[in-house]
Amino acid sequence: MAEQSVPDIVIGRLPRYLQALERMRLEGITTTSSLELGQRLGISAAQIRKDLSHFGEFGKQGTGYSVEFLIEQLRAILNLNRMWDLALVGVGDLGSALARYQGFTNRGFRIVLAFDNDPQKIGKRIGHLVIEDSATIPERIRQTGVKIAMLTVPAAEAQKVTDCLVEAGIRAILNYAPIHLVVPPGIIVEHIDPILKLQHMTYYLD
Amino acid sequence: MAEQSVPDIVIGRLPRYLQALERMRLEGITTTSSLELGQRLGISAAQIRKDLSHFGEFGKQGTGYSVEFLIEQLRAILNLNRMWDLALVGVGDLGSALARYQGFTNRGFRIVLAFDNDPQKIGKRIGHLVIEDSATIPERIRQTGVKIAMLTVPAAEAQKVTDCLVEAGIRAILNYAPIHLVVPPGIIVEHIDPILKLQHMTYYLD
DNA sequence: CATTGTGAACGGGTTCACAGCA
DNA sequence: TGCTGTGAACCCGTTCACAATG
Repeated sequence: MAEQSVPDIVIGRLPRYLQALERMRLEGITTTSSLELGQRLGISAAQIRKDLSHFGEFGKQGTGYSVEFLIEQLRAILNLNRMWDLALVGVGDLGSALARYQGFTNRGFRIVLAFDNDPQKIGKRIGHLVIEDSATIPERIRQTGVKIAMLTVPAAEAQKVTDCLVEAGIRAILNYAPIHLVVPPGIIVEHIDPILKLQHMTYYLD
Repeated sequence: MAEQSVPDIVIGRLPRYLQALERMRLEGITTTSSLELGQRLGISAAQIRKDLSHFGEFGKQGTGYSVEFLIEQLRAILNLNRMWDLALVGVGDLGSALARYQGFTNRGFRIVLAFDNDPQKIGKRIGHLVIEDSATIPERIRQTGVKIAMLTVPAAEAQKVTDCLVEAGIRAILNYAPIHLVVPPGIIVEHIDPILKLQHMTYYLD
């Protein structure tokens, strides 16, 4: 099965498969099936088999999948067999929490740059990082070659900072600002806004 | 057009419409069209019109939509014409950041309860809240009648705490733990995991 | 015999295109 | 003329069902 343009929605599920499989490995499970994996994730077995079939044949009929092998395959597909450097832009409460978060490292990511435009914060330490002036974003991003940014600035600044990041060579942005970002084709944006999810849920409550 | 079972995916877009409209209002825009709104959100005009048509006829042909009126309609549909109380479970770095976050109030939410099981933290203040013992979740949730919880505990505890919350009467959970939660039918779970989104993006990078 | 991989059938969400109307 | 609301057409992702196989 060729890899020609796998639907994005399929790609989006692979990290969840990977997460569940790594949990299984932790529990000492060495072999699993599409059924078992699906039950853990609330996804149908057929869906999982179909998704995986876009990339190859990873299972054995009658047996299922080797947890270890499937983890390796998914990590390769998702380009996770390396450490990805992140830039953190905006060190308010949320940015600080992300900077201190311990969970990035063993899932393939580490923050190597932190920016803020508040003179009070510039030069201060946050974890092992030194907060740098947002004005230096262009040169520092270029120097370090970081490709992914996490954006935790106020909504009013988000688009301007985004333009700056893109100009500096950033290729993917995880946007925490409550605003839709406009970017050139080829730049990837994912949006995280907890309040949108809360407002989605309240529709069903009364 | 009747309101019989609107697709969930449609409901999920309404908060985004609302957000963009509130931004427009801030900018002094009083009238808009499905085209303009769509361009701001990266959504097609037809999609917006079709989505809104599930709930009524809110526009005027040739003119478009009154920003103010559409905001009111969306707020009513999403049950946002009231303040929703939230319980925060787990006051680590992320939980603390959420507790301090100023953006909830003017979008219809406020945190009224905070729990942790760390004796060091119980009794401490976080913003205007006092951190309470997780052991008291059942009685406190019942007393206060809070219906929505934000879960920011370690993955290992998440399912157990979830069972406790559901038992106590919580009807919706915003889950920050990197694990799929199993809940009874009728309980709403939304999942936020930034690393899943990062891993989604790295597929397209190299 | 359990479970995969997959073509085919299905279903439902999105887009199209246009009548209707201010 | 400009834009809405909507049935119909289209498209695409999910599910079904089964041949293949260790």
